[in-house]
Formats: sequence, structure tokens, C-alpha cells
Amino acid sequence: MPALQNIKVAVDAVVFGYTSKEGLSVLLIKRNIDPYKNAWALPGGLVGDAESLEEAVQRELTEETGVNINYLEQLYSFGAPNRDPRNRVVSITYYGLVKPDAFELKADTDASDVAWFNIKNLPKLAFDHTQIINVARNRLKSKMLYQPVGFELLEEKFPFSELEKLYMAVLDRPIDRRNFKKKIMKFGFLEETTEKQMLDGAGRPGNLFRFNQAKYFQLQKDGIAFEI
Amino acid sequence: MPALQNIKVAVDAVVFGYTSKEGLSVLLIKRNIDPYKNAWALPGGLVGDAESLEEAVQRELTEETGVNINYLEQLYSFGAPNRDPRNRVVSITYYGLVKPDAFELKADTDASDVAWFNIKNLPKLAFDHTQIINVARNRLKSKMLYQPVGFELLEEKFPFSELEKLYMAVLDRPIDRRNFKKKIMKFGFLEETTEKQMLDGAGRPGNLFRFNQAKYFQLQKDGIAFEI
DNA sequence: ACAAAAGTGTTGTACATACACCCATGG
DNA sequence: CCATGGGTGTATGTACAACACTTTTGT
Repeated sequence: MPALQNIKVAVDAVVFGYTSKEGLSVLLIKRNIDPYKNAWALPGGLVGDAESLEEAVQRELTEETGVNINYLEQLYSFGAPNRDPRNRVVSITYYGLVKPDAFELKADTDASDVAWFNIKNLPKLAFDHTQIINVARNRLKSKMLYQPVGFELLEEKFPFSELEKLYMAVLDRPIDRRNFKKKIMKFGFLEETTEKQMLDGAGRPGNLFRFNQAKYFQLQKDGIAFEI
Repeated sequence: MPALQNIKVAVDAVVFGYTSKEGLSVLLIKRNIDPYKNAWALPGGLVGDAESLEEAVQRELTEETGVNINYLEQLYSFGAPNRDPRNRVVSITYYGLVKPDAFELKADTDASDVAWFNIKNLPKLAFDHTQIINVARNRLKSKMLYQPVGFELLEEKFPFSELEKLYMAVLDRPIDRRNFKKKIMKFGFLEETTEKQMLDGAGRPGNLFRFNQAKYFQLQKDGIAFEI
């Protein structure tokens, strides 16, 4: 048992957003100090002495990106002795989900640069952040198979194909439209509205759907079991 | 971003063992220093500056309990500002599985007291350790539904009913023997030997089974999906 | 008219569930 | 011979997988 300990505690967040145009994306900031100056990295930073870990993540996200988080869950803690070249830092990581309107921050913020990157087209990242994103992505993949995911990532009303494309983007494989719809609708947390999608191109416009929040959160607690 | 940070980093371990006599049990140590002097607590302690988190857990387990760990996985990180009354400590917790022979440590060790406690009969614990054990127990519950668990908790050869009782103890509900056997055997990671169980009471002796390690670890990687 | 996307139903197969009687041993 | 625990099979329902054509809109 060491008498003196010299380890810092940080939090980092992998924030996922989704739009059908941009696909599944991750929020990154550009570092303006060494080490890894000018490299892209996850938003995050040291935990204050008096704040909880969740408070620290929320604070860092507000300070560095301004996004509005709809869901936040602890992911994993990374503590390899040399993951930060300056001194030892243990990072407790979280992953979060945000709605599409968060994508508009791109233009707003510029203190240090902030941007969305498609998950399939990430830049080189600082520290072990590439690894952290991989862990987060796998977690999201498994999560969406036993709990509903969508309310936190889509607009209030959306065509059914949005949800389907979201699942395809996260799972990174094609899905049979008919089977998928049967499975999802059976849970009863999706309500069909009579409104129709606004069109932005050719194609038959689809009905808009909405989450029934009571049933949704009930299922999120109880868990659902399904294969896509 | 605070300039000076005064947070310590610790690791704690929830070690599960199982025998049909004692049921699902957790390894605890009796604290001999304040705070919570003489209270039971999870094995653990501060992380050394040069060791990884896993090394720290292994070291603490060896120092404090002497058990031989067969499986170790990170569980969750607890960081509420006041979880330790002295100063702030963020604890990165792990859960582990050990084979039944570890139960014999009871007599051996006495530096500070070490003992197994049945999961349904835990004493009052120091800090937030009761909560940590609950999280670990739920994690083990879900884990055993999508990955094989048993090799790490049972002896090399065991009657099939041992595995069945293990599942009942962890899931805390009855299981249909015939359906359970069908499901487990279909995965092919269990081999039936011709040896028979040594009897310690009445009843027909059962055949002994053994894990096929290659198939077992393959399934542990790939994941299995089944309902009990 | 054509291209693009939405909508919809049936069939086979595999798996989960429910359920009860006989067998081998120790006392 | 009785008590204890081990061993086994069938029938039913549900859920997943595979699969193609029609409808509505924009251009």
C-alpha cells in the first residue's frame, strides 16, 4: 500500500448523435494545449474535489461543447499507467446520446474547435481515445438489443425508416424492413401518428411515429429481449 | 477545471465463490483500522503509482485474502464525493470468480480476518460496499445469460446438478431440470465423462461433467444467447 | 414513364415452455 | 422398503428468418 499516491482522476465522454444524412457520429473537440496539441479528442477533464463524477461530465460537456445530453451512462474506467504522457491519469468514461438538433452546434461554438465525426471516418485521436470510442460503440450495439434506443437519438416525430436506418448504422449491417417493423411494433412503445413525412426528394412519404414515453421507460427498466 | 485535485484512487473487488453447501458467497475482510474499524468490507485498497488497475486488484487480493482468482472483470466506478469520510476516494471496482477450493482459506488466513458470506446473509458493510455487491450480483446475473459461467466457479469435474444449482443460486429462482440440460448441452461446451459422483448421502449418483475449454472460451468470446 | 422510398403477409423452422414417471443408491 | 436425488421425452406455442410485389410521391 503506497503511502503517497500521485494519480489524477478525469472523466471523458463519448457522445453519440445520429441523423440519416450524417449517420452515427461522435462529438470531438480539438485540443489547444499540449500534449496532443491540435489533435482531436473526447470532451472531458479533471474531476473537481466537490463534484460527483456525473456532475463533472455534465460540466465538461457544457463547457467544451454546449450540447444537450439526453442520456448518460458510465462506460468503463481506463487506468493504464502511461496513458497520459505527463502524469498518471485514471479516466472514468461515460457515453451519451443526443438528439439531432445538437448537430447544429457546429457553427455556434468555436472557443476550441468542436465537431461531429462520422463513426466510420474518425481522425487520429489523442491518448487512448480511439480505444474508448470502440468500447462505447460496442456497448451501444449491445444495449440496443436489450433496451429500446431511439427516443434519445431521434426527433420527437420521425418516419419509421429513421429508426431502421439508425439500427443499421449502429449494428453496421442490413436489416429486413418487414421483420424489424413487426418486432418493434410488438413492444408497443411506438405510436403511429396520422401525419406524413415532409419530403426532400422522390419516394412515397411515410407516416410519422412517436415514442410512448411511459411504455418506453418501462421497457428501458425491465429490459426487452429481441434479435434484429 | 480545478488547479489542484485531491482525490485518491482505489480498487475494490467483489469475489464470488460457489459450493452447493454454502451457496453463492462473497469474500469479505474485517477492517482493523478506522474508519469502520471491525466492520466487514470488500478487499481492496489504494492503487500504486506504477501499477495498472488490474495489477492493483490482484495485489490487494493476494495480500488480504490469498485467494486464487479464475476470472476478473471491471464492474463499475464509484465516486460520490462523500463515500469515504476521511477524504475523497474514487473506487474502481472489479468482480471475480473463484473455484470451490478457495473456500478453504477460512482457516488459513488470520492477519486481518477473512471470511466467506452467503449472498443472502451479508453483514453490515463499510462504506458503500453493500451497494457495490448489489451491482456485482446483478452483473453476474446478466452475464450468465449471455456467456457461459461455471468453469470459473466449479471444480474440474462436477455432477450436472451442481451447474443447475449454481444457476438457481445466482438467478435466485427455480429452473426446470430437463429444459436446462437440453439448453446447456446444445452449446457443446460440456462433456460427459463416464465417472460417477462420489456420494455423501442418499440418492442416485450422477455422471461427472467437464468443460471443453476450447469451445468454452470460444463461446465466452462470441457470446451465447439463451433464456433459462 | 421512371426512379425512389414506403408499406405489407405467409411459411418453415427452431427454440422455449410445460409437464411426470422411472432409476440407482444409502439408510 | 423408503427417502433422496438423477435421468429422460413429447406436445404445444411463440418467435425469428426468408422472401417479392404493390403504392405513393417527385422528377
